[in-house]
Amino acid sequence: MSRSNPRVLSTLERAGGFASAQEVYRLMQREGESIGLTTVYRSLQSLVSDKIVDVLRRDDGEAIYRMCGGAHHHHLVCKGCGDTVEIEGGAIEKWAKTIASEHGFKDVGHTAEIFGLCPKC
Amino acid sequence: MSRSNPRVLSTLERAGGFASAQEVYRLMQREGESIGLTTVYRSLQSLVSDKIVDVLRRDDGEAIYRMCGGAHHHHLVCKGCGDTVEIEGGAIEKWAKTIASEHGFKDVGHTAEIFGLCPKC
DNA sequence: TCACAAATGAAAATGGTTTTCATTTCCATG
DNA sequence: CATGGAAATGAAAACCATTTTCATTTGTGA
Repeated sequence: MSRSNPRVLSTLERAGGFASAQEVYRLMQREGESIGLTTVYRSLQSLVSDKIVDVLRRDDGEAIYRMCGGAHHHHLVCKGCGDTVEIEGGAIEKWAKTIASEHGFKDVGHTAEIFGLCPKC
Repeated sequence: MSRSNPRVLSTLERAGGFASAQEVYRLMQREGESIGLTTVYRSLQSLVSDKIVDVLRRDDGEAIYRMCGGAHHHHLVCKGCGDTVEIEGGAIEKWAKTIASEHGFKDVGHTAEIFGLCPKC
């Protein structure tokens, strides 16, 4: 197992808590930090599985990492500019639980995302 | 420029209007259609820019294409055996619409998937 | 100091997607 | 019918983010 390199988290914070692995890597290089791309990826993965950061996808498929508040939430994503808003998913939680138990499923989780065009786009 | 190959659209329809380029390609091959992967990608891109299909991303970054407009459904997926059940998403539709309009978003779509362990697993 | 686990990173592998380019298919015109 | 150019096609190569491999370094407890 590998633990997160703290400089990665601090760089992500400094980047506004919103950057791709490649961007974090380039940023650290530009600042003279000695680190390998592999370590950046591993640290980000570890931060994700520890729920310290959230991962989502740009339109081109590149993963972007973002510091997030603790509670489980969903995203409203703009198809135009990629802007995202964290949203509550109360209704979804109930829906998922209901449907799952109707079909006898246990140990249930879910994903949900809403996308559209934001007012600016 | 290239126009969409109609067999690509028809295959996407047959797939339930929800598949990746690779899946459409494999499906067409399995059905004996002679087509290249390049053409599948080009056709899907063209369908997207014509707003006939929508594109979004799986968690692993793979692009999935979906017919917009046609009735869509969601999936209940077993983490154990991969079995999937198609489900209605009435509650979700409303939730997505409400949340989106609260934030001034237009042209709204959504994804949602429930996963868990089916009775057999 | 010694030994062993964890961390690191360079390089190679992976895999979806895009680009290149030579070839084939269409189709309007003479 | 030609025939000439535009559009479509697809095999192979290029691309690029991400993951894996593996040899090396670092840290730590005995």
